[in-house]
Parts: sequence; structure tokens; C-alpha cells
Amino acid sequence: MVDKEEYRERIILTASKIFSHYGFRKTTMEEISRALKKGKSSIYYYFQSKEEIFEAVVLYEANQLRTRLTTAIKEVDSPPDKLRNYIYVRMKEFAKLSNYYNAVFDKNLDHFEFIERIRSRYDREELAILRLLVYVGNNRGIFAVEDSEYTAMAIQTMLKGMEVPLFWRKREMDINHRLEAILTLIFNGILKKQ
Amino acid sequence: MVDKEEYRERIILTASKIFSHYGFRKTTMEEISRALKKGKSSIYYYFQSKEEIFEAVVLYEANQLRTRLTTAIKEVDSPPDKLRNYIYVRMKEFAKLSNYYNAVFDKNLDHFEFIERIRSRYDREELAILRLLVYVGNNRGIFAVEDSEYTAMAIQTMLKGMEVPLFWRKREMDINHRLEAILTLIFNGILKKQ
DNA sequence: ATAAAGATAGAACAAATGGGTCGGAAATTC
DNA sequence: GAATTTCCGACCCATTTGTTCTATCTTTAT
Repeated sequence: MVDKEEYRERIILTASKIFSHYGFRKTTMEEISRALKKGKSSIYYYFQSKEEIFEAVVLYEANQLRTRLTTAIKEVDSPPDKLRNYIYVRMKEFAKLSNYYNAVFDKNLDHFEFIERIRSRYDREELAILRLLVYVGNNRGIFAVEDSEYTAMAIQTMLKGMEVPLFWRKREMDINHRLEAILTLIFNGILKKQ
Repeated sequence: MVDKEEYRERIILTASKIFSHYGFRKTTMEEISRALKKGKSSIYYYFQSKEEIFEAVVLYEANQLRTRLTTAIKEVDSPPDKLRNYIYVRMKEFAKLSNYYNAVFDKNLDHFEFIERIRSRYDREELAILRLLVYVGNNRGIFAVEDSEYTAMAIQTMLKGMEVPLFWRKREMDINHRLEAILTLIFNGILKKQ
């Protein structure tokens, strides 16, 4: 019983790798079970369907993302560094997750509503983080913004803009360049001139 | 007539992207044609089969690899730098090609003999390059090896060893670390002590 | 303008693939 | 050794997929 839950996690870990590489559609139960060295039908002892596995995997990835981001922030102290770290890790992680976008937008595929729930929850959390970041930076006299809330929203908007190429599966390109551009833009617009 | 050959190339370019992402099996004709904004059956006007496209794509990639490697060598002058550049680019490129390994080893899939032909040809060319590199370095008094031929073979063996994780699809990991380790090993074992 | 040749796509098809079910065999626990 | 948990091979059937065929555009040549 406890064991069962344990094995479910092993399945999630394995499936996570395959899903992230091939996306929902192109990942087969056969593949997942083969990677686990189990029979295909055995998987159905732990999960009811492919979609249920996918849901668990997405949830898992979301938690992974959260911890990676929070540790990235804790690694440094100054608000600009925190922001820089956060954006950098966020970009890297989202690039890795880009194959999941397929599932979200694959027409003629049941619209996984749970993804949107997770997403909107993440949006809220991210906004809180950014708001705090800006607020603290402001208090320390490093930033100089009128309204932390709206500034945070603006930053988040830019970050979302960086995801668009992932949606459009136009991967490729000068990812670091764009990162620097965005960072300097944000900082120059945000740092107190002296 | 000339046009036809031109469009074949466009197909190769497009298919190349999809194949390199998903491998032979998981790439469908439907996908390729959709990416080209053509009907699925239209592709068969230019190629006889999916495998024929794949063959053309592999050939194309092989040529790409060759030119990337030779330019990487020409970019610098000193033999150690050339060697470093060569190994670095080789590793990056092979990592990108890793999805093609699937096709090579997919049992119950006709063994694409042409891949092995291309591979063995590349092996010969690589050996020649390495041999020359070692030889020149030796002449300039930077390297100090007895037999360029056998040293080149040894180096090539190590490079092939670096491919093993790709075969085993155990991707991941400290790729740069291993690169540095291999480089220092090769250099320290090869450079004339002074 | 019209015939011929060059391209294209839609429909149809046979083969395979893939998600899921089921009965029962192993393995484990009690 | 019975009961329960875990596993799997065989099967089902809906969908996918590579490929063919025919009909229809489009361009070129006459």
C-alpha cells in the first residue's frame, strides 16, 4: 500500500523523462513500461490511464519547477541578483518543458484542464515572488519604483513574452542574447540612477 | 526538372528538423507534409518512400557535420587549439544527431545499411584528420609522439567512447566536465613536457 | 487555344500501432 | 496453503500511417 505509492513515483519519474522528450502524443505506454522493465498491462495496476500518468507527471514537473526557482532565488542575496537568477532559471526550465506545450494546444486532444489550473496557480505564485522581490529591492534603496504590484505584473508580462517562441515551437536561437537584453532592459528601467 | 531537385532539398531541410527531433519512427509523413504545407501524397512525387527521405536526410546531415568540423579546425592555428575545437564541435554535433541512433538500432526495423556506409566513411576521414593534426603538432615540436597513425587511432577510440552514452540514450550530465577531463588527459599525455 | 507535361491533393486501403481489458500466472504476505 | 498483491501475455478495436491511385489543377510548349 505504501509500496504502491512508491512505485507510482518511479513510474512518474520514468514517464517524465519520456514525456518531456517526445510530448504526450508521441509517448506510448509500451515505451514507458519498457523503460520500467515491466509489462505494458502492469502499468495499469498503478494508473488508470495514460492521461492519469500525464497528469501526475505534469504535477511533478510543476513542483520541480517551483523548488528550482526558489532555490535559485535563495542562492544570492541582492535583489538584482535574485531577479537575474530567477529569470535565468525560469527560462532554462521552461525551455526544457517546451514539449508539454504540445499537449496543451494539440487540437483534437481532450483539453487537459488541469494544466491550466496548474498554470494559473503558478502565475499567482510567480507574481507574489516578483512583487516581493521588487518590494525588497525598493526598500533597500536599490530599486525605485512607484508600485511594486504593477511593476511585478509588467515584469511577468515580459517573462511570458519570452515563452511565445516555445508555443510557436520556433525554438532555436540566441537565447542568451535575448536574456541579456531583457535583463539590461529591466535593470536600466528599474535601477535608481545615481 | 531543375526545379524538382530544388524542391527535394526543401523537403530534406524540413524533414531533417523533424527527424532530428523525433527520430525515424516517430516522424510521420503527415508531419513532414504539413510542415511543407503540402498534401501528404504530394511528397511521393519527389520521394519514393519515407525511407528514401530519411536516407537523403542522413546524407545531408553527414555533409553538414563534415563542413562544421572542417571549419572548426580552420578557425584556429595551433594544433592543440585545432584538436580542442575539433573535439568540442564533434561532441556538440553528435549530441544533436543522437536521435538518429534510434533508427540504427531499432530492431524490427530494416537495418539501414547506408548509415553504416556513411559511418565507416566518416571514420576513415576522421582518422586522416587526426593523423594530420598529430603529425603537424609533432613537426612543430608541440607534440611528441612516436607514431602519429596509432596515436590518432587512440584518440579516435576515446572520441568514440564519448558517444556511448548517446547509444545508450543515457543523455544528461556534466558534458562539459567530461570534455575538459578528456582534453586535459589527451593534452597532458601528448604535450611535450618542458 | 489546346495539348502535353508537371504538380498537387483527396479518397481509399492494407498494415501497423497503440490504448486499454481480462483471465490467470507468479510472487508475496499472512 | 490460502489470500492478497503484483505482474504479464494475449486479445480487442479504434486510430494512425505509409503508400497508391485517380482526378484535378497549373504550367509549358506548340
